[in-house]
Order: sequence, then C-alpha cells, then structure tokens
Amino acid sequence: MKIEELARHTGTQVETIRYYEREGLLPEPARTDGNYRIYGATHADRLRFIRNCRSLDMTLDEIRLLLCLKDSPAENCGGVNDLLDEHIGHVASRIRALRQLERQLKSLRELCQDASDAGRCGILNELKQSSLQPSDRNGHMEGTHKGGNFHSSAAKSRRR
Amino acid sequence: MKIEELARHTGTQVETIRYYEREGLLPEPARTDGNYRIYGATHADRLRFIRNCRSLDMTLDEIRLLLCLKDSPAENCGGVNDLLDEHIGHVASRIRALRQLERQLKSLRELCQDASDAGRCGILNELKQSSLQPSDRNGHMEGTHKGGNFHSSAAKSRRR
DNA sequence: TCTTGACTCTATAGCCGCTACAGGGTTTTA
DNA sequence: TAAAACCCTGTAGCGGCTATAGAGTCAAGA
Repeated sequence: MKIEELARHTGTQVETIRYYEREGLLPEPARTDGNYRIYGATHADRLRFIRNCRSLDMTLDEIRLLLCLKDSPAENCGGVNDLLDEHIGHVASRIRALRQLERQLKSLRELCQDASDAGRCGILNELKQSSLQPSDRNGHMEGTHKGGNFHSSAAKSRRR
Repeated sequence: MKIEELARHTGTQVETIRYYEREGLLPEPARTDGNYRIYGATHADRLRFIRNCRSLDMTLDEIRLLLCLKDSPAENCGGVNDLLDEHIGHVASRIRALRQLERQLKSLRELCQDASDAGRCGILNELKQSSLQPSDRNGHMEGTHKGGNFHSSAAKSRRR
C-alpha cells in the first residue's frame, strides 16, 4: 500500500510517517518506479505499535528502546518491565505536581472573588510576591499546556 | 544592577532574561556606555511576577495578557479572574487525562510480572494491538515528559 | 602598563514531536 | 488531454527556553 493508505489504516498523519522513517523508527520501505513508498503489513504493525506507545505518552527514545527489545526476542523482557515501571513513575509524579499546582491556583483564585479594579486585585498583588514555589519539575516532565498534537492541530499564533 | 545580579535576585537564567526582553515581556532597559543592560527594582518586580506565573505553568501569552491587565489599573480585574479560571480548568483536565493514562499503564504492566523472553512478553504483545485509545489530549495540554526546563537542564541526547 | 579572568554583548542553532508549507513530480480519473 | 489527487524532498515553525560561537568590556592583580 502507499503512504496515505497506511496513514488511514493506522490513524497517523502522512507527514508523521515520513518523520518516523527519518528518525529510524520505521525501516525504509521499498519504492515504486515513480519513487513512491510501498508498505506491507509489517510496517503497519510496527507503526501501530509506535502509535500505541505514543498514546501512552512515551518518548520516541523510549519507543526506540522498546522496539529494540522487541526485535531481539531471545533476550528476556526485564528491560520492558523496567521501562514501563519508570514511565509509570513519571506519570505518577507529574500527577502529584499538577495536584499541587491546582491547589496553588485555587487558593490564588480565592483572593479575588468579585471584579474590582486591577490596582487592588488580590491576585495580581499575590503574583508580585516571591513567596510562590517553583513547581517541582524534575527532568522528564512537561507542563499543562499545548501538546494537543495527537489528533488535533492547536492554533498556534505568535504575538508581535 | 547588571544582568547577572538580576538573575541571581530572581532565580532566573541570564539567557532567559534576554529571551523575555526579546519576547516583549520585559521592557528594554537602559544601557551603560559599554552597552551593558542596567536594571532597577521595577525590572526585578516584573521579572518575579513573570517567574511566579511560569511556576504556575502559565504560557508566555497568558502572562503577556496578565501584565497588560496589570498595566491598566483603571480596568476591572474580571479578565484576571477569567484567565485564572480557564487555567485551573486546563490543569484539572490534564490531571484527569494523566489519571486515565496511569490506569492504562498499570494494567499493561500487569501482563508481565516476571521476566521471560521478549517473544512471549505480554506487554509487547498488547502494544501490537490497536485496542488502545489515544489519550484525550485536547488543545492546551502537554505530555508526561521533559520540560524540566524550569530550574534544571535535562540531558538531551539524540540518537543516530 | 599589561594581562588575566569574569562578565557582557549579538546571533544562531538545538531540544521534542510533530505540522505545514513550497515547489516540484506521478498517477488516476473524467 | 487535462485536471485532480496523490506523492516526493527540503525547510521552517511551534514553545520556552538552553547552549554555543565569537566578539567586546571592565576590574583586579603582577
């Protein structure tokens, strides 16, 4: 099948497939005389594997490692377990950080229940203080925003 | 004070300060004869404000808006409340998404309790199936990983 | 006076995981 | 035969920084 068909079968964007190939996650497929990529069932399986991992928020590096373990079936799968355990740890600690953030935001929000003029706004005043803790972002975590890059394309506008 | 002192006072990287200036969040400061930036207390206050907002995971666009509201004290602060409410909503929905992800990962992990060979690994087999749902990432949310860009510098290596 | 070293400057590239062009070629359909 | 629908490569952009190169400035010590 050609690239668009593979894309449809796996719910992936065409550009993303080419990107995975460039990144070495998908092997280079055969080509037609007209230089079109031709895929088979193995490609589709591998791509589905990748997309499943991505839907679990794994990085491409982690997926690369999983694919590598998968490709050497003689090895035991302790590495798979370890990777997954580590990833679960990341998710759990991100949840904890976001919960704390939520508490901070809510207590900030309570400082101004009704709209008065911004000069006396309790929220703005609080944000001037340096009492807030930086959220505990230790490597391997992302923020609250964006990244709806899975099946959406968020509007991305730049000011100035 | 010069840029490094401002950086120390506010717990910010020097490069980040210059970046905020380029982005229009910090006004261009006066310069010495030798073209060095010279900052005063107002700059420090504004920068602290920005860093506090960032520690609450607001985007630079959101902060730009807050600063704008702050700079027009005649206006009422309904806009501030709205922005904060919206942001709290983002955080809450990100937490929900991550909880679901955590459940998925844990049930996946249970498929392989002890290390056997990768060919029969239940986890790898499950990841081949297309039964997994894409995580519900709707605009304005990020993933689990990375972004430890706040007071850390995560190792960033690229394969190949 | 000279030199060293700590700081500063601008400009540019890189991080991640895509997404979106531009500018061309090929294949299928009407 | 022409138009539409697909495909190709290459490159730039997203956010929020971080890191480098290559140059300049400034204060202290020899």
